Amino acid sequence: MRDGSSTRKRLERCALTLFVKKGITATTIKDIAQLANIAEGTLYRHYESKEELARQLYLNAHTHISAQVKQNIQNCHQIGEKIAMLVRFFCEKYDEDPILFNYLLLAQHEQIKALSDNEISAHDIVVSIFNDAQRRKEMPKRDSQFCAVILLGILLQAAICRVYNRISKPMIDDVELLYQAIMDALHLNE
Amino acid sequence: MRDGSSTRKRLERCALTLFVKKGITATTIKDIAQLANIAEGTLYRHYESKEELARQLYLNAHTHISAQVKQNIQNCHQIGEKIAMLVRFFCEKYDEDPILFNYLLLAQHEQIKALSDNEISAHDIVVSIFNDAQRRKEMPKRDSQFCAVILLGILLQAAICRVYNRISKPMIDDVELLYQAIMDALHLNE
Amino acid sequence: MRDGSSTRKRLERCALTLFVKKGITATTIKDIAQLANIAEGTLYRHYESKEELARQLYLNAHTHISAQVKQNIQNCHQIGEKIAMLVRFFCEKYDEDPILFNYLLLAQHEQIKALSDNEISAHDIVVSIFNDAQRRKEMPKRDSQFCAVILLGILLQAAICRVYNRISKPMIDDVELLYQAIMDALHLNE
Amino acid sequence: MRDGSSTRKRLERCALTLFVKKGITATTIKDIAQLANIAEGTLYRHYESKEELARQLYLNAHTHISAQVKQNIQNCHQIGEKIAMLVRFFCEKYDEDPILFNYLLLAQHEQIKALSDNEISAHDIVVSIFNDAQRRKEMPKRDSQFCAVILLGILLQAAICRVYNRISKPMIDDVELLYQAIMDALHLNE
DNA sequence: TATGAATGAGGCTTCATTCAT
DNA sequence: GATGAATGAAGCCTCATTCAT
Repeated sequence: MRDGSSTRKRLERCALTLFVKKGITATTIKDIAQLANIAEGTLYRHYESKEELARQLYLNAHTHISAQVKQNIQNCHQIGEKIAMLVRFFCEKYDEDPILFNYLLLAQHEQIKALSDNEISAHDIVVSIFNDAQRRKEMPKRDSQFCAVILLGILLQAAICRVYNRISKPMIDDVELLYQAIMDALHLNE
Repeated sequence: MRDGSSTRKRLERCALTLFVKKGITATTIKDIAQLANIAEGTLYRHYESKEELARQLYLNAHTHISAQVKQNIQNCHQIGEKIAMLVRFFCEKYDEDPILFNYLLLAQHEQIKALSDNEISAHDIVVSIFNDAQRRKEMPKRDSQFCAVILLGILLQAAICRVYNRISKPMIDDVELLYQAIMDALHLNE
Repeated sequence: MRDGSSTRKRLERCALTLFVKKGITATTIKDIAQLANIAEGTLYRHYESKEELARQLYLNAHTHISAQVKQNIQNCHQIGEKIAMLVRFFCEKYDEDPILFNYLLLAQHEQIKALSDNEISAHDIVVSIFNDAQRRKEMPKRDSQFCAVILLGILLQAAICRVYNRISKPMIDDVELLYQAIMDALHLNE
Repeated sequence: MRDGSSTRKRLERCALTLFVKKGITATTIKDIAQLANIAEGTLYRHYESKEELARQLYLNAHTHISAQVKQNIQNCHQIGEKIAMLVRFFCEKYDEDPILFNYLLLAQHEQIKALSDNEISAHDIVVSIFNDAQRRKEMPKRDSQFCAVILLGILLQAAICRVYNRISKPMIDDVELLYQAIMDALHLNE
């Protein structure tokens, strides 16, 4: 039982690594099996297909992180706080497991048949936060889509530069700078 | 039919469209041939392989746009002007041919063996603009990588929202808002 | 008219050269067209197909040489003379046009649908010469197949060594040695 | 079915048969798979490519036979003995597995990228035997290339006549005749 | 005649998946 | 659960041949 579970963990980790490095389509079962040191057939003991494996990895991470964001947002009562939380949370999560985070970021570019159907994207979550804040008069009326573009654009680009090794220091080192830049761009400083 | 240039144009356009829609790896020769209404073998009269076609499409667009940016940057003498030009140029180019632009944005996520070797990325160009401006005292000292993250993050995210149909109005409609947001985030307003 | 004829000659010569160097199957129309500096379609003005071109090249040479052998054999009245003639003729023809000769030698290994049907092979010709000689009591009874093996084996191997550049001097330089070796092997020296 | 060795054997045998019958280039993967009663993809579990399969078949046989020749030559102390051994060995090996032997003979005419690099050809081996014998004064000075032409020409032609069904009796039936013919042609009879 | 772009059948190869062990 | 040989559909690509110019 411990064996099976460790095989599965290894399998998932190796698949994740390869998916991020080469893309899902370009990663073969053989690639995964070799890296994880298992037989090709073994993957099918744990997942119905490669596609299913990719989806599960996506959904697990997405669900987990979404839940945490929703949880944390409860404790924030103003738009400034919420943004501060989002920025910090994003940085911490990225540093905690950059590979997993990159997978979340990049998976959408491949046709994972999950998000599009029934998942709420990061963009939608952020849009609704800004809508909320405007309804509650915590900030002046602005195009929420546009606000989300600024918030996510800055955070995602900071992450993507790390994916491609243009920046090597941890995200958390820039947490203050990122927060300030976003707040300035949104005119949300006192 | 005498010269293959019209076939080639159609081929390139259809390939581009599919590459953007499904990704390079997931697009098959058959897909391209059917959409372009040519035989599968015809592709190979124009390009050595699918990979080569993808690379050429990338390099052509990249080279063309890079050159224009460098050209335009000559006529700008201050960092503010340069950013204004970049934002406007980005918006115009996007609206002019969103598919081609999306290809440039997304192609890097697939392993195109081009950029890595000898191409200068958008990120590098922007970084050098900020370095320049700081050397010339046009702006206070800041981390140029970070400045590039802000500039590109906002622009790219604005484009990506359009790729995924979250925003439908033209980029040019937001040109002023985008410029202001970037300038504010960078503290570059007098 | 002179143009067409020269195009055809060039086409045939280039095809021959490539057929010998790479084999018929492995030689493409493109290869031939490039070497002959003609368009791919031009080949079909002169020959119905690549196979037909290969066959014609074979038959022309074969018919021509067979006829000459038959002609020459008329003037020889004893087996020794005939063998001397064959050896000398073989050497001269080889040196005259090694490429064409190699083609005759090697073409049989590819499935040219010609020889098998209605052509008389070199082997058969030589066998009938020995049968003839035995009927006329010019030599003692021996297995004519075996005699042909000796005669052709030695001559062909001498040629093949030149095909593969193991021997570079002209065949004619060895004409006496070859003749003597064959006569000795056949016990035909007085 | 547990280990693929029986599949592999069948695959190799069928490939060999077809390569000899139709040539390597003209034999398709489909041909091989159908004859061996396997799926086309199965070939690639055992060999990287058709070319690689052809090469391995060649090298295996070549290496094996070369080694045996070198072994046997040790026990022969005079040129006459050596030739007798070579002739007998050649005949026995041919009769033992005509298809494999034919493959060795004919494979060189197709561009197998093996021999050229690092293999010693039959011709070279025979040449060195004659050089040796002359150095040891076992025979008078002669052109060793020429001696090899005689020895190999006769043996190969005897084999080739069997490839093309001109002669049907076993090689071994002619072993004495072949030996005598070669010795006579070389003037090596006491 | 000559051209060369276009064709499409068919070749080689990959790879997700199955299944006997 | 684990293995890895076998499968076969589907992908990429080649190339003899055609045809409009």
